[in-house]
Amino acid sequence: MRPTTKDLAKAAGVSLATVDRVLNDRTGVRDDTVRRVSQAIEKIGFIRNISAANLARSKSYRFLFLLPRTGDQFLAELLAKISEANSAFGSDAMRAEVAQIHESDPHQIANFLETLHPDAVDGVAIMAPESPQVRDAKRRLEQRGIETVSFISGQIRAATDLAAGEFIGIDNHAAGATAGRLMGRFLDRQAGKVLVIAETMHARDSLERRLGFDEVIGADYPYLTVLPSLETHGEAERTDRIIRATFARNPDIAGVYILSSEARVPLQTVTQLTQGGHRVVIAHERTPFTEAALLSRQIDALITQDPGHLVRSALRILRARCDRREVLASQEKIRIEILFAENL
Amino acid sequence: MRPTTKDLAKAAGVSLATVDRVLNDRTGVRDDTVRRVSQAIEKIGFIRNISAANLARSKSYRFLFLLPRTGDQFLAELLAKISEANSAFGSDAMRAEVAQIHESDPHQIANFLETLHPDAVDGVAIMAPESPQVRDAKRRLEQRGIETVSFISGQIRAATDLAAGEFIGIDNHAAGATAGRLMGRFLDRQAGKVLVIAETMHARDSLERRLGFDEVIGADYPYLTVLPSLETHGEAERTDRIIRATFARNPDIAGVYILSSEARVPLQTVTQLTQGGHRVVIAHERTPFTEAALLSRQIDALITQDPGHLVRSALRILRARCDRREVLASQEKIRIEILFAENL
DNA sequence: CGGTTTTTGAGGTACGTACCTCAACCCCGT
DNA sequence: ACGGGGTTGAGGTACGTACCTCAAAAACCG
Repeated sequence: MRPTTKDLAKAAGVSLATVDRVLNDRTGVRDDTVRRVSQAIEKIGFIRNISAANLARSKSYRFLFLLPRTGDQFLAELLAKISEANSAFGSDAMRAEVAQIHESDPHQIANFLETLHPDAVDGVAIMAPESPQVRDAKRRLEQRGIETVSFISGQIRAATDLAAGEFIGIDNHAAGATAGRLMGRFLDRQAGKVLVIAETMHARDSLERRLGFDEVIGADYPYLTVLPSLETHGEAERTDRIIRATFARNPDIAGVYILSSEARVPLQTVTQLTQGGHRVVIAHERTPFTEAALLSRQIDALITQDPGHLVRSALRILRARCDRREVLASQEKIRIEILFAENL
Repeated sequence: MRPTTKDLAKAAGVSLATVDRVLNDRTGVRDDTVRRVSQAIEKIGFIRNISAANLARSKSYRFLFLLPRTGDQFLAELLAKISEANSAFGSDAMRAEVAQIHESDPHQIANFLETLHPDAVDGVAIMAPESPQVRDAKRRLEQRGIETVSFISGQIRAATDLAAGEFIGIDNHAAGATAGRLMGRFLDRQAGKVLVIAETMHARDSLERRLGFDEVIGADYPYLTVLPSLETHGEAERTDRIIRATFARNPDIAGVYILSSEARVPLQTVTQLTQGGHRVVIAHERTPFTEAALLSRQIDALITQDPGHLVRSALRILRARCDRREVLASQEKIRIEILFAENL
């Protein structure tokens, strides 16, 4: 049997009331007594029964995902996984909600974050480009006692942030490098140009992916030339036009790397331009569309992160923070997955 | 607020006692009343608070991993993850234990399983080659009220078993196919022989991997010849000898696929024989050794399954079975991961 | 119809923790 | 020695569910 507060009280030579005071950081306990209780905790290996605690305080956790408002299929996957997580964690006293805001406007995001109140929300997973406004808003949220994490596209300050669960998502530099490795190996000894297509190169994740990609190609595949990134800005007509123009200027494009999560429009154009030919296409994120493209060999490989894992990881990390608990780092590390038709 | 048993009683027009009788399948309730309560459950969306229930019955779950007794590094990883899971799920009223048995002896495994008593164990994850004895023992365990799952190397009866959480592990046919795809693409247009090294081809997982591998190579890379599988039987000296012999007979070996989880010994020999040359080597499972080999380019790609995920998935599935709950299928699907130096 | 059996209700205790109140205690300075 | 503050203990209630007992009510049988 695991020791209870009663056992702890006995072991520390104090009353249940004092144990409660120490465990819940209440005032009016002498330092000396606190120390005695802490030592007893170590000694008997007391672990607070969080289920019972939550039951007693009839606490349930409310978490919020702050997401952009695009029509992106990857985003749709995320939304689906959030509602899935809601039913799965249903018996776990926690609920996840979603708020969508135009990501282009950092002020609006910051303003929204200011409206959140600790009584209504315990934690927020924020998927938004880094900006001073958002960073400040995050800091103020934390001061108000609302936990926050950067979700997928936020800022990583340092590698340790990843370990500490500050940031939930893949290491985009490594993802780009992985794409580069695949491109290089799949284009084995075949010289040519590589086209890189992004939604925008203003986002940090795009930059990092491009950087990782270039590093690998530059170091190990010097006979490949990576063209400047094309930016689609999410506009279908423009995307089609600039890709066609680039192909016209560069007849020796051997590979295409689509590094934004919306592969749909660029891929359609690329496929049309590749009729019969043989080009290596690498894209990001698994969606119904990219999955089908992989199976029909329009895409050679997908670099993905599991949206279900992202969502659950965010919830587990926020939850652990609320409980002032450690998370299991290895479980929360989001893997850079490589998908072929064979391991879908 | 989520509805409680009290709300349920009111909604069904019965007493708390009757609600309790229905919820816990006790006898002495008219069918008609059971129906009324069930309808009320649907109507108000009652979900039993499992934490509170476990608290009340002071139940804690005890699960057992039945593992082979090899010195395998992959097994060591599993053991580490089991103890890790123990601390992570510590506040969750469940404990995982390990029993190791020589996997070669199905009788011993079956006998051991017979000794398990429902009072001491709630569920078992069995990692053992399929055999009639083990299968029968599993069935009897289930009759005694002990949940079971096949772990990593057990038998998959049908594809639906995977979905239902009957089997925890990767689809080995797909894993082999993935290895085949990588081998084919990495050896782009380069004709030659491919060496396949296994511990034994009597295990179902090895057979399936080989099958998947051959299918892809046969279909898409006809200029590659896959040699008959070498069986190491886990003996270092023998392994070294037969690999050297095979290399001597086949100077044009362009690729090596090590499909057993112990890549260490075969890889050492292969590396020695490849001095300076260029061969594509693909192996399975991430261990400190294979990881180092990947970084030092002795291995070109690793096909892996996350041991931490395997362990947690087994525990979650056993737990859900005990609670007669659904599992979240997408969370329990074990991914076939592809590792390069870039996405370690 | 009465008697028997089955079904139901009311109420209690328990699980481990949180949070509250009130009284008792100790220690300090004067 | 006294008052007053800080500190501690004792005991209660609550959370949602399980499990128990006993009595009351209902259904069934001949």
